[in-house]
Amino acid sequence: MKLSKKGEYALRALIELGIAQEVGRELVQVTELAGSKQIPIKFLEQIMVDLRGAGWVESRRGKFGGYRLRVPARSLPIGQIVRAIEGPLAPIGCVSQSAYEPCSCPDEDHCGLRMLMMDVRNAIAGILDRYTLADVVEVTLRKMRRDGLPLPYADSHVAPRPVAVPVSAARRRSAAAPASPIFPARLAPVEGLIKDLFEDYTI
Amino acid sequence: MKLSKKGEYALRALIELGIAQEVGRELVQVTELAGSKQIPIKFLEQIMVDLRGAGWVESRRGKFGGYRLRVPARSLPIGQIVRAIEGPLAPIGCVSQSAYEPCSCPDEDHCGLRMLMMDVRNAIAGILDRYTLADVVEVTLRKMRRDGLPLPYADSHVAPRPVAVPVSAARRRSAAAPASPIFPARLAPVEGLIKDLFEDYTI
DNA sequence: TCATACCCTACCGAAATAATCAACTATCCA
DNA sequence: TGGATAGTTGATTATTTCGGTAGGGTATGA
Ligand code: FES
Ligand code: FES
Repeated sequence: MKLSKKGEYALRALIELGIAQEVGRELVQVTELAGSKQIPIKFLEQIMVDLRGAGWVESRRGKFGGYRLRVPARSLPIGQIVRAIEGPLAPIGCVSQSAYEPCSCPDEDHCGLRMLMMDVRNAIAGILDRYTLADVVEVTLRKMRRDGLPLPYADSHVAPRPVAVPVSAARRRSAAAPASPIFPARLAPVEGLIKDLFEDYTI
Repeated sequence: MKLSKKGEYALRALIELGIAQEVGRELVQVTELAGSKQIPIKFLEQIMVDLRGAGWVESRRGKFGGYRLRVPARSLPIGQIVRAIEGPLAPIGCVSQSAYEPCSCPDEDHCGLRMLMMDVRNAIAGILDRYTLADVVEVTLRKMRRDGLPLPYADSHVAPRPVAVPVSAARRRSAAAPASPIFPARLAPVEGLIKDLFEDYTI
Protein backbone atom coordinates (compact mmCIF):
# COMPACT_ATOMS: atom_id res chain seq x y z
CA MET A 1 0.00 0.00 0.00
CA LYS A 2 2.87 2.33 -0.69
CA LEU A 3 3.23 5.33 -2.91
CA SER A 4 6.55 5.24 -4.74
CA LYS A 5 9.08 8.04 -4.49
CA LYS A 6 8.30 8.88 -8.07
CA GLY A 7 4.65 9.34 -7.28
CA GLU A 8 5.42 11.37 -4.21
CA TYR A 9 7.76 13.68 -6.07
CA ALA A 10 5.33 14.07 -8.96
CA LEU A 11 2.51 15.06 -6.66
CA ARG A 12 4.67 17.46 -4.71
CA ALA A 13 5.87 19.09 -7.90
CA LEU A 14 2.35 19.53 -9.20
CA ILE A 15 1.22 20.99 -5.90
CA GLU A 16 4.12 23.41 -5.96
CA LEU A 17 3.25 24.46 -9.50
CA GLY A 18 -0.33 24.94 -8.40
CA ILE A 19 0.77 27.17 -5.56
CA ALA A 20 3.03 29.13 -7.88
CA GLN A 21 0.17 29.71 -10.26
CA GLU A 22 -2.07 30.78 -7.44
CA VAL A 23 0.33 33.46 -6.23
CA GLY A 24 0.98 34.74 -9.73
CA ARG A 25 4.35 33.27 -10.52
CA GLU A 26 4.81 32.52 -14.21
CA LEU A 27 7.41 29.77 -14.38
CA VAL A 28 9.22 27.62 -11.88
CA GLN A 29 12.38 25.80 -12.73
CA VAL A 30 13.22 22.29 -11.72
CA THR A 31 16.07 23.42 -9.51
CA GLU A 32 13.70 25.53 -7.53
CA LEU A 33 11.06 22.81 -7.33
CA ALA A 34 13.61 20.43 -5.93
CA GLY A 35 15.56 23.01 -4.01
CA SER A 36 15.65 22.80 -0.25
CA LYS A 37 13.26 19.87 -0.47
CA GLN A 38 15.83 17.14 -0.90
CA ILE A 39 14.38 15.92 -4.17
CA PRO A 40 17.19 14.71 -6.45
CA ILE A 41 17.18 17.19 -9.28
CA LYS A 42 17.90 14.88 -12.17
CA PHE A 43 15.33 12.41 -11.02
CA LEU A 44 12.73 15.12 -10.76
CA GLU A 45 13.66 16.29 -14.23
CA GLN A 46 12.66 13.02 -15.78
CA ILE A 47 9.50 12.94 -13.75
CA MET A 48 8.64 16.35 -15.17
CA VAL A 49 9.06 14.90 -18.65
CA ASP A 50 6.40 12.35 -17.82
CA LEU A 51 4.10 15.05 -16.50
CA ARG A 52 4.58 16.99 -19.68
CA GLY A 53 3.85 13.87 -21.68
CA ALA A 54 0.60 13.57 -19.81
CA GLY A 55 -0.26 17.10 -20.88
CA TRP A 56 -0.48 18.54 -17.40
CA VAL A 57 2.49 20.89 -17.48
CA GLU A 58 4.28 22.83 -20.17
CA SER A 59 7.87 23.91 -20.28
CA ARG A 60 9.96 26.70 -21.64
CA ARG A 61 13.55 25.95 -22.44
CA GLY A 62 16.67 28.02 -22.19
CA LYS A 63 17.59 30.69 -19.71
CA PHE A 64 14.74 31.78 -17.49
CA GLY A 65 12.87 28.69 -18.58
CA GLY A 66 10.89 26.45 -16.32
CA TYR A 67 7.60 24.68 -15.90
CA ARG A 68 4.04 25.70 -15.27
CA LEU A 69 0.64 24.07 -15.20
CA ARG A 70 -1.02 23.67 -18.55
CA VAL A 71 -4.48 22.71 -17.32
CA PRO A 72 -6.71 24.26 -14.66
CA ALA A 73 -5.87 22.67 -11.35
CA ARG A 74 -9.55 22.25 -10.64
CA SER A 75 -9.87 19.86 -13.57
CA LEU A 76 -7.18 17.49 -12.35
CA PRO A 77 -8.30 14.92 -9.78
CA ILE A 78 -5.50 13.51 -7.68
CA GLY A 79 -6.71 10.01 -8.50
CA GLN A 80 -5.94 10.56 -12.16
CA ILE A 81 -2.43 11.67 -11.38
CA VAL A 82 -1.75 8.69 -9.17
CA ARG A 83 -3.20 6.29 -11.69
CA ALA A 84 -1.04 7.70 -14.46
CA ILE A 85 2.18 7.65 -12.45
CA GLU A 86 1.67 4.64 -10.21
CA GLY A 87 -0.86 2.43 -11.87
CA PRO A 88 -4.31 1.41 -10.64
CA LEU A 89 -5.50 2.48 -7.20
CA ALA A 90 -6.85 -0.95 -6.35
CA PRO A 91 -4.67 -3.06 -4.08
CA ILE A 92 -5.39 -6.12 -6.18
CA GLY A 93 -6.15 -6.63 -9.86
CA CYS A 94 -9.57 -8.19 -9.50
CA VAL A 95 -11.10 -5.08 -7.90
CA SER A 96 -9.66 -2.47 -10.20
CA GLN A 97 -12.16 -0.39 -12.16
CA SER A 98 -9.63 1.10 -14.52
CA ALA A 99 -7.44 -1.95 -15.08
CA TYR A 100 -9.31 -5.08 -14.09
CA GLU A 101 -7.58 -8.36 -14.41
CA PRO A 102 -8.70 -11.68 -12.98
CA CYS A 103 -6.69 -13.12 -10.16
CA SER A 104 -6.12 -16.80 -9.64
CA CYS A 105 -8.99 -17.37 -7.23
CA PRO A 106 -11.31 -20.11 -8.46
CA ASP A 107 -14.49 -18.17 -7.73
CA GLU A 108 -14.38 -14.40 -7.64
CA ASP A 109 -17.96 -14.05 -6.51
CA HIS A 110 -17.35 -15.90 -3.28
CA CYS A 111 -13.91 -14.58 -2.43
CA GLY A 112 -13.83 -12.83 0.92
CA LEU A 113 -10.53 -11.18 0.15
CA ARG A 114 -12.03 -9.67 -2.94
CA MET A 115 -14.96 -8.22 -1.03
CA LEU A 116 -12.62 -6.71 1.52
CA MET A 117 -10.30 -5.24 -1.04
CA MET A 118 -13.23 -3.86 -2.96
CA ASP A 119 -14.12 -1.83 0.10
CA VAL A 120 -10.55 -0.65 0.41
CA ARG A 121 -10.37 0.35 -3.21
CA ASN A 122 -13.60 2.29 -2.96
CA ALA A 123 -12.35 4.11 0.11
CA ILE A 124 -9.13 5.12 -1.60
CA ALA A 125 -10.79 6.12 -4.84
CA GLY A 126 -13.47 7.95 -2.90
CA ILE A 127 -10.83 10.29 -1.57
CA LEU A 128 -8.36 10.56 -4.41
CA ASP A 129 -10.98 10.94 -7.11
CA ARG A 130 -12.94 13.50 -5.18
CA TYR A 131 -10.19 15.97 -4.46
CA THR A 132 -8.49 17.83 -7.25
CA LEU A 133 -5.11 19.46 -7.39
CA ALA A 134 -6.86 22.76 -6.74
CA ASP A 135 -8.29 21.44 -3.48
CA VAL A 136 -4.90 20.43 -2.19
CA VAL A 137 -3.37 23.72 -3.22
CA GLU A 138 -6.17 25.64 -1.59
CA VAL A 139 -5.95 23.72 1.64
CA THR A 140 -2.22 24.29 1.78
CA LEU A 141 -2.48 28.00 1.17
CA ARG A 142 -5.27 28.41 3.69
CA LYS A 143 -3.25 26.75 6.37
CA MET A 144 -0.21 28.84 5.54
CA ARG A 145 -2.16 32.06 5.62
CA ARG A 146 -3.86 31.13 8.86
CA ASP A 147 -0.53 30.57 10.52
CA GLY A 148 0.90 33.72 9.08
CA LEU A 149 3.62 32.05 7.04
CA PRO A 150 5.19 33.87 4.11
CA LEU A 151 3.86 32.45 0.86
CA PRO A 152 6.41 30.86 -1.42
CA TYR A 153 7.06 32.03 -4.98
CA ALA A 154 6.13 35.55 -3.96
CA ASP A 155 7.55 37.06 -7.10
CA SER A 156 11.21 36.39 -6.63
CA HIS A 157 14.08 37.39 -8.86
CA VAL A 158 13.06 35.64 -12.06
CA ALA A 159 9.84 37.53 -12.49
CA PRO A 160 9.56 39.96 -15.39
CA ARG A 161 8.95 39.72 -19.09
CA PRO A 162 5.30 40.49 -18.53
CA VAL A 163 4.22 39.48 -22.00
CA ALA A 164 2.92 35.94 -21.88
CA VAL A 165 5.01 34.36 -24.59
CA PRO A 166 3.63 31.18 -26.08
CA VAL A 167 5.54 28.36 -24.51
CA SER A 168 7.38 25.65 -26.34
CA ALA A 169 5.41 22.53 -25.51
CA ALA A 170 2.16 21.35 -27.01
CA ARG A 171 3.78 21.04 -30.36
CA ARG A 172 5.20 17.58 -30.74
CA ARG A 173 3.00 15.81 -28.29
CA SER A 174 -0.61 16.34 -29.12
CA ALA A 175 -1.38 14.29 -25.97
CA ALA A 176 -4.29 15.06 -23.71
CA ALA A 177 -5.53 18.53 -24.44
CA PRO A 178 -8.61 18.96 -22.25
CA ALA A 179 -8.68 22.63 -21.33
CA SER A 180 -12.41 22.96 -21.21
CA PRO A 181 -12.69 26.56 -20.08
CA ILE A 182 -15.42 25.75 -17.58
CA PHE A 183 -13.98 25.00 -14.17
CA PRO A 184 -15.94 22.27 -12.45
CA ALA A 185 -17.14 23.13 -8.98
CA ARG A 186 -15.58 21.52 -5.96
CA LEU A 187 -17.20 18.26 -4.98
CA ALA A 188 -18.32 17.86 -1.42
CA PRO A 189 -15.39 16.70 0.68
CA VAL A 190 -15.43 13.33 2.42
CA GLU A 191 -14.83 12.85 6.12
CA GLY A 192 -11.30 13.64 7.13
CA LEU A 193 -8.67 16.25 7.77
CA ILE A 194 -9.20 18.10 4.54
CA LYS A 195 -12.91 18.40 5.12
CA ASP A 196 -12.25 19.75 8.60
CA LEU A 197 -9.92 22.36 7.23
CA PHE A 198 -12.36 23.40 4.53
CA GLU A 199 -15.07 23.83 7.12
CA ASP A 200 -12.95 25.81 9.53
CA TYR A 201 -14.46 29.16 8.73
CA THR A 202 -12.50 30.98 11.39
CA ILE A 203 -9.73 31.24 8.86
CA MET B 1 -1.07 1.34 -3.74
CA LYS B 2 -0.57 -2.30 -4.52
CA LEU B 3 -0.67 -5.42 -2.43
CA SER B 4 2.19 -7.73 -3.34
CA LYS B 5 1.64 -11.30 -4.43
CA LYS B 6 3.16 -12.43 -1.18
CA GLY B 7 0.60 -10.47 0.79
CA GLU B 8 -2.21 -11.73 -1.38
CA TYR B 9 -1.18 -15.35 -0.96
CA ALA B 10 -0.69 -14.96 2.77
CA LEU B 11 -4.15 -13.51 3.23
CA ARG B 12 -5.74 -16.15 1.04
CA ALA B 13 -3.99 -18.91 2.96
CA LEU B 14 -5.13 -17.52 6.29
CA ILE B 15 -8.68 -17.17 5.06
CA GLU B 16 -8.62 -20.76 3.85
CA LEU B 17 -7.34 -21.93 7.21
CA GLY B 18 -10.07 -19.94 8.89
CA ILE B 19 -12.68 -21.62 6.73
CA ALA B 20 -11.19 -25.02 7.43
CA GLN B 21 -11.36 -24.38 11.15
CA GLU B 22 -14.92 -23.21 10.89
CA VAL B 23 -16.09 -26.38 9.16
CA GLY B 24 -14.22 -28.61 11.57
CA ARG B 25 -11.23 -29.64 9.54
CA GLU B 26 -8.15 -30.26 11.68
CA LEU B 27 -5.19 -29.71 9.40
CA VAL B 28 -4.70 -28.48 5.86
CA GLN B 29 -1.55 -29.16 3.93
CA VAL B 30 0.26 -26.66 1.78
CA THR B 31 -0.43 -28.63 -1.37
CA GLU B 32 -4.11 -28.38 -0.69
CA LEU B 33 -3.95 -24.69 0.20
CA ALA B 34 -2.25 -23.97 -3.09
CA GLY B 35 -4.06 -26.60 -5.08
CA SER B 36 -6.39 -25.52 -7.82
CA LYS B 37 -5.68 -21.92 -6.87
CA GLN B 38 -2.58 -21.45 -8.96
CA ILE B 39 -0.42 -20.51 -6.00
CA PRO B 40 3.14 -21.78 -6.55
CA ILE B 41 3.66 -24.38 -3.87
CA LYS B 42 7.25 -23.66 -2.98
CA PHE B 43 6.55 -19.99 -2.72
CA LEU B 44 3.57 -20.58 -0.48
CA GLU B 45 5.67 -22.88 1.67
CA GLN B 46 8.02 -20.11 2.58
CA ILE B 47 5.16 -17.72 3.17
CA MET B 48 3.71 -20.22 5.62
CA VAL B 49 7.01 -20.22 7.48
CA ASP B 50 6.63 -16.47 7.93
CA LEU B 51 3.09 -16.88 9.17
CA ARG B 52 4.29 -19.45 11.65
CA GLY B 53 7.03 -17.07 12.74
CA ALA B 54 4.38 -14.48 13.42
CA GLY B 55 2.63 -16.95 15.68
CA TRP B 56 -0.59 -17.10 13.71
CA VAL B 57 -0.44 -20.68 12.46
CA GLU B 58 1.02 -23.90 13.76
CA SER B 59 2.19 -26.90 11.83
CA ARG B 60 2.50 -30.62 12.23
CA ARG B 61 5.21 -32.36 10.31
CA GLY B 62 5.42 -35.78 8.79
CA LYS B 63 2.81 -37.83 7.09
CA PHE B 64 -0.68 -36.41 7.46
CA GLY B 65 0.83 -33.16 8.62
CA GLY B 66 -0.37 -29.70 7.70
CA TYR B 67 -1.21 -26.27 9.02
CA ARG B 68 -3.93 -24.78 11.15
CA LEU B 69 -4.68 -21.52 12.88
CA ARG B 70 -3.07 -21.06 16.25
CA VAL B 71 -5.00 -17.98 17.36
CA PRO B 72 -8.72 -17.26 17.33
CA ALA B 73 -9.57 -15.69 14.00
CA ARG B 74 -11.56 -13.04 15.80
CA SER B 75 -8.42 -11.73 17.48
CA LEU B 76 -6.55 -11.16 14.24
CA PRO B 77 -7.30 -7.88 12.47
CA ILE B 78 -6.49 -7.90 8.78
CA GLY B 79 -4.53 -4.70 9.25
CA GLN B 80 -2.06 -6.49 11.49
CA ILE B 81 -1.51 -9.18 8.92
CA VAL B 82 -0.91 -6.71 6.14
CA ARG B 83 1.42 -4.65 8.27
CA ALA B 84 3.49 -7.67 9.19
CA ILE B 85 3.76 -8.99 5.64
CA GLU B 86 3.77 -5.80 3.60
CA GLY B 87 4.89 -3.02 5.88
CA PRO B 88 2.96 0.05 7.00
CA LEU B 89 -0.49 0.76 5.64
CA ALA B 90 0.24 4.43 5.07
CA PRO B 91 1.01 5.41 1.48
CA ILE B 92 3.82 7.66 2.70
CA GLY B 93 6.12 7.53 5.70
CA CYS B 94 5.12 10.80 7.28
CA VAL B 95 1.54 9.70 7.93
CA SER B 96 2.25 6.22 9.27
CA GLN B 97 1.12 5.55 12.81
CA SER B 98 3.04 2.33 13.22
CA ALA B 99 6.23 3.31 11.42
CA TYR B 100 6.47 7.07 11.15
CA GLU B 101 9.43 8.54 9.43
CA PRO B 102 9.85 12.11 8.35
CA CYS B 103 9.82 12.80 4.66
CA SER B 104 11.86 15.46 2.96
CA CYS B 105 9.21 18.18 3.02
CA PRO B 106 10.46 21.30 4.75
CA ASP B 107 7.31 21.82 6.79
CA GLU B 108 5.12 18.85 7.57
CA ASP B 109 2.42 20.90 9.22
CA HIS B 110 1.68 22.83 6.07
CA CYS B 111 2.05 20.07 3.52
CA GLY B 112 -1.10 19.52 1.50
CA LEU B 113 0.07 16.16 0.30
CA ARG B 114 0.48 15.03 3.87
CA MET B 115 -3.04 16.09 4.80
CA LEU B 116 -4.43 14.25 1.82
CA MET B 117 -2.45 11.10 2.48
CA MET B 118 -3.42 11.22 6.12
CA ASP B 119 -7.04 10.94 5.03
CA VAL B 120 -6.17 8.04 2.76
CA ARG B 121 -4.28 6.24 5.47
CA ASN B 122 -7.14 6.65 7.89
CA ALA B 123 -9.58 5.31 5.35
CA ILE B 124 -7.47 2.23 4.70
CA ALA B 125 -6.71 1.60 8.35
CA GLY B 126 -10.35 2.21 9.20
CA ILE B 127 -11.28 -0.81 7.12
CA LEU B 128 -8.35 -3.14 7.58
CA ASP B 129 -8.07 -2.61 11.32
CA ARG B 130 -11.76 -2.97 11.89
CA TYR B 131 -12.33 -6.29 10.20
CA THR B 132 -10.74 -9.41 11.55
CA LEU B 133 -9.93 -12.66 9.86
CA ALA B 134 -13.10 -14.04 11.39
CA ASP B 135 -15.19 -11.38 9.66
CA VAL B 136 -13.77 -12.24 6.27
CA VAL B 137 -14.26 -15.94 6.87
CA GLU B 138 -17.80 -15.41 8.03
CA VAL B 139 -18.71 -13.25 5.09
CA THR B 140 -17.30 -15.82 2.70
CA LEU B 141 -19.15 -18.70 4.27
CA ARG B 142 -22.42 -16.77 4.40
CA LYS B 143 -22.23 -16.00 0.73
CA MET B 144 -21.39 -19.59 -0.11
CA ARG B 145 -24.26 -20.94 1.95
CA ARG B 146 -26.68 -18.44 0.50
CA ASP B 147 -25.81 -19.52 -3.02
CA GLY B 148 -25.97 -23.18 -2.09
CA LEU B 149 -22.36 -23.94 -2.82
CA PRO B 150 -20.71 -26.99 -1.28
CA LEU B 151 -18.43 -25.92 1.54
CA PRO B 152 -14.76 -26.74 1.09
CA TYR B 153 -12.80 -28.90 3.52
CA ALA B 154 -15.95 -30.79 4.33
CA ASP B 155 -14.10 -33.53 6.16
CA SER B 156 -12.20 -35.14 3.37
CA HIS B 157 -9.82 -38.06 3.56
CA VAL B 158 -7.32 -36.76 6.10
CA ALA B 159 -9.79 -36.35 8.92
CA PRO B 160 -9.51 -38.60 11.94
CA ARG B 161 -7.30 -38.82 14.98
CA PRO B 162 -9.82 -36.93 17.08
CA VAL B 163 -7.46 -36.33 19.98
CA ALA B 164 -6.01 -32.85 19.70
CA VAL B 165 -2.33 -33.59 19.88
CA PRO B 166 -0.07 -30.71 20.86
CA VAL B 167 1.55 -29.48 17.72
CA SER B 168 5.18 -28.82 17.06
CA ALA B 169 5.47 -25.05 16.82
CA ALA B 170 5.55 -22.49 19.63
CA ARG B 171 8.79 -23.96 20.88
CA ARG B 172 11.68 -22.16 19.28
CA ARG B 173 9.92 -18.97 18.47
CA SER B 174 8.39 -17.46 21.54
CA ALA B 175 6.99 -14.76 19.20
CA ALA B 176 3.56 -13.30 19.64
CA ALA B 177 1.56 -15.53 21.92
CA PRO B 178 -1.67 -13.63 22.53
CA ALA B 179 -4.32 -16.29 22.96
CA SER B 180 -6.44 -14.41 25.43
CA PRO B 181 -9.33 -16.80 25.71
CA ILE B 182 -11.89 -14.03 25.51
CA PHE B 183 -12.97 -13.48 21.92
CA PRO B 184 -13.53 -9.80 21.28
CA ALA B 185 -16.89 -8.93 19.83
CA ARG B 186 -17.17 -7.84 16.25
CA LEU B 187 -16.74 -4.14 15.76
CA ALA B 188 -19.39 -2.28 13.85
CA PRO B 189 -18.66 -2.56 10.15
CA VAL B 190 -17.87 0.50 8.07
CA GLU B 191 -19.74 1.46 4.92
CA GLY B 192 -19.13 -0.93 2.10
CA LEU B 193 -19.75 -4.32 0.58
CA ILE B 194 -18.97 -6.26 3.71
CA LYS B 195 -21.34 -4.22 5.80
CA ASP B 196 -24.07 -4.77 3.23
CA LEU B 197 -23.54 -8.48 3.36
CA PHE B 198 -23.54 -8.55 7.14
CA GLU B 199 -26.81 -6.68 7.19
CA ASP B 200 -28.51 -8.85 4.63
CA TYR B 201 -30.66 -10.74 7.08
CA THR B 202 -32.49 -12.64 4.39
CA ILE B 203 -29.64 -15.10 4.42
C1' DT C 1 12.24 -48.15 7.59
C1' DC C 2 9.83 -45.87 4.16
C1' DA C 3 6.80 -42.41 2.40
C1' DT C 4 5.06 -38.05 3.30
C1' DA C 5 5.05 -33.32 4.14
C1' DC C 6 6.99 -29.52 6.55
C1' DC C 7 11.59 -26.87 6.91
C1' DC C 8 15.69 -24.44 5.41
C1' DT C 9 19.11 -22.26 2.35
C1' DA C 10 20.55 -20.65 -1.76
C1' DC C 11 19.90 -18.84 -6.13
C1' DC C 12 17.94 -16.39 -10.32
C1' DG C 13 15.68 -13.50 -13.79
C1' DA C 14 12.95 -9.62 -14.37
C1' DA C 15 11.17 -5.45 -13.15
C1' DA C 16 10.93 -1.25 -10.58
C1' DT C 17 13.69 2.49 -8.28
C1' DA C 18 16.87 6.04 -7.79
C1' DA C 19 20.30 8.38 -9.68
C1' DT C 20 24.10 9.81 -13.16
C1' DC C 21 26.06 11.20 -17.54
C1' DA C 22 26.25 13.19 -21.76
C1' DA C 23 24.16 15.77 -25.10
C1' DC C 24 21.27 19.51 -26.88
C1' DT C 25 18.89 24.27 -27.09
C1' DA C 26 17.11 28.57 -26.25
C1' DT C 27 18.22 33.04 -24.46
C1' DC C 28 21.25 36.87 -23.25
C1' DC C 29 25.06 39.99 -23.58
C1' DA C 30 29.34 41.60 -25.40
C1' DT D 1 27.52 37.34 -34.57
C1' DG D 2 29.18 34.25 -31.36
C1' DG D 3 30.11 32.40 -27.29
C1' DA D 4 28.65 31.76 -22.40
C1' DT D 5 25.15 30.48 -19.53
C1' DA D 6 21.15 28.39 -17.75
C1' DG D 7 18.14 25.23 -18.62
C1' DT D 8 15.86 20.91 -20.82
C1' DT D 9 16.16 16.21 -22.95
C1' DG D 10 17.57 11.41 -23.70
C1' DA D 11 20.26 7.43 -22.71
C1' DT D 12 22.46 4.64 -19.36
C1' DT D 13 23.58 2.49 -15.08
C1' DA D 14 23.66 0.82 -10.27
C1' DT D 15 20.81 -0.95 -6.65
C1' DT D 16 17.07 -3.04 -4.61
C1' DT D 17 12.73 -5.59 -4.47
C1' DC D 18 9.64 -9.03 -6.33
C1' DG D 19 8.13 -13.39 -7.62
C1' DG D 20 9.50 -17.67 -8.07
C1' DT D 21 12.79 -22.24 -8.44
C1' DA D 22 15.52 -25.76 -6.86
C1' DG D 23 17.30 -29.13 -3.86
C1' DG D 24 18.17 -31.21 0.03
C1' DG D 25 17.20 -31.77 5.28
C1' DT D 26 14.32 -33.38 8.99
C1' DA D 27 10.46 -34.81 11.77
C1' DT D 28 6.57 -38.02 11.93
C1' DG D 29 3.42 -41.81 11.53
C1' DA D 30 2.25 -46.09 9.29
S1 FES E 1 -10.99 -13.10 -6.53
FE1 FES E 1 -9.32 -11.74 -6.49
S2 FES E 1 -8.52 -12.32 -4.57
FE2 FES E 1 -10.04 -13.81 -4.74
S1 FES F 1 5.30 16.18 4.91
FE1 FES F 1 5.34 14.19 4.11
S2 FES F 1 4.79 14.65 2.08
FE2 FES F 1 5.01 16.64 2.84
